[in-house]
Amino acid sequence: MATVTRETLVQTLEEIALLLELKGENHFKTRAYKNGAEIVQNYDGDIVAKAAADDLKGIKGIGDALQQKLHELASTGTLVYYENLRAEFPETLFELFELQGLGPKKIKALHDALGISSINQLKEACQGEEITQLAGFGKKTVEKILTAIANREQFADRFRLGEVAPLAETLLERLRDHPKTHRCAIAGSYRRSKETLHDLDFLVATDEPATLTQFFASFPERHEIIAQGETKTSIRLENGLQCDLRAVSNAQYPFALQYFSGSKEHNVALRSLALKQGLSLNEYDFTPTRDVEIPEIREESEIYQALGLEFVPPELRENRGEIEIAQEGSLPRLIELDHLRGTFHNHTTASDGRNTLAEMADAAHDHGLQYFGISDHSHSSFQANGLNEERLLKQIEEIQTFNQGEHGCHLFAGSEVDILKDGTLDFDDSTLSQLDFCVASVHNAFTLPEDEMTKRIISAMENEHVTMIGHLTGRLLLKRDPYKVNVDKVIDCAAETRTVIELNCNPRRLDMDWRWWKKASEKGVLTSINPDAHRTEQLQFLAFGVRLARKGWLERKHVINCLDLKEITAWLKKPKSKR
DNA sequence: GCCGTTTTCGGCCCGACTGTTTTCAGTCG
Repeated sequence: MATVTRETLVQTLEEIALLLELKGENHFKTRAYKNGAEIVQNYDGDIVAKAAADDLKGIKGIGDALQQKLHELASTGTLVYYENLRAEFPETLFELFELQGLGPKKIKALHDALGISSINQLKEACQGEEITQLAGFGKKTVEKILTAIANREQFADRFRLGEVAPLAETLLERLRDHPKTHRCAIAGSYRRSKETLHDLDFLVATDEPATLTQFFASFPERHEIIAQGETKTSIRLENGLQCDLRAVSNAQYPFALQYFSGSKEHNVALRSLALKQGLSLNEYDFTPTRDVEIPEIREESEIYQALGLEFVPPELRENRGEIEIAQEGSLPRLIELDHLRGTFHNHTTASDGRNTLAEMADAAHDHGLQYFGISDHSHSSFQANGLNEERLLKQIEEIQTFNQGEHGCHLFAGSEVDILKDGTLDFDDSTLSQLDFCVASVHNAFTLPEDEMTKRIISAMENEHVTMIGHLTGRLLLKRDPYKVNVDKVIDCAAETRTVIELNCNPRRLDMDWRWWKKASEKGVLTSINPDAHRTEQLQFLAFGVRLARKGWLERKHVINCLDLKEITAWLKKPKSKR
């Protein structure tokens, strides 16, 4: 039996929804499957084990039918209902859903009338005449399909938060500077700090919406206009990123900001809460459904206030319990960038960094940091010019000498030591004991089976000298999947051994994933927000780390590099068991 | 297929934009 993961369950439900749409099923039924996929994706707990044990009762949105199907899938590895549905359509049909402008109805028409079931077949058909004979397929539609095919070949579908941010802020500034703009923001998943994005949702308050949508559509970075109307415009930038603009009145702005920040699931929950209080909430205003007073709203926070909630920071709006906790008034006071006092896990020219130790220290000082941890690679990472014992000991001396000077930023001597395939470390204990701290990371043998990889990491955590685990799952966003490791077990071990789990804030990593931090912090696990900087500019990654830490419900007290120099020095000197 | 302060049936979010079918269906968010 193939291993069933959360992803298996999610994808199966999503595919069932698509297949039902193709069959023209009742769309409330298809929505129930999509909704089920979302719930499984976001469930806070071992949903696969629960499904296997047929223990899914009481999860809202998962009724009898989905419970039974998830149980069958998790316990046997297959789902007969799904296999039967799947057999009705060719495999390649699914790729048609990736084309912008094609939905289930059009795909069904193409498939039923012309037997089209792949992008290649569709491309061919668009070059002939027969497709325009189909009802609903005019010349423009054919052109749009060809553009969508070309875009899919040319552009990525998702983008990393950290790589989009500079451009996003540039465009936002330009909107802000327009004389007809009252206020503006980027809403959507960017505001919620999702690690990857599909598009950017700009929002502007203005008395002249058409002026702003035209202004937006004429941005020089524009590659194409996808749609342009009075109040809504969509463009694609030269890098393939889709950007939408909504223009609303100043009075509507707080509602639109709330609405377009999402998530969809958070908004559904919020709207239903509003309805219970006699208020219908949409992207423009509150409408009373019975005789209740309409609250006056000038800012987004007042919408939450009016509904009897604490303000929910955008990062938390994923319908993972934030609404209930906001009702109790016990949301966490999330960490902020200026709480950071230092950081660990940084490289220099000694291994594969671009800047010297002194240059990195200067940059850290410029960022207002009191201390800075140097952790170059160990010798097994020969591809990264890893340090052997002799070079490491020399670097420790160099750092001690540096700290005797007047620099304004204290350096801690560390190492990013490789966790070898068998779980032993790349330096012996007597070498490690001379360091101020140690980051232990996996850099090879990524394909070990889950239990071996988990054991490997756990044995590193059991070492007294290992302060923290670096980039726990090794994922490279949109590029390389995480290696197979049982994160639940690692979290338990981290809590027990008092090993810190790093939040690596390189935008390509953002590892450990934000979805685990709430659970980890509840078990008492601490983190360190580390840029893994290989050059001075990369200290800016810290800002993304803080955004993702917020998304993981983390507070100042959960993050060791919020301690000041005196506190962290004392903390590092304590034996692990006392931390 | 799911749910219930209108509770076992009847409703489930809806507005903006596009293209095409001259009054609306499809897609998207």
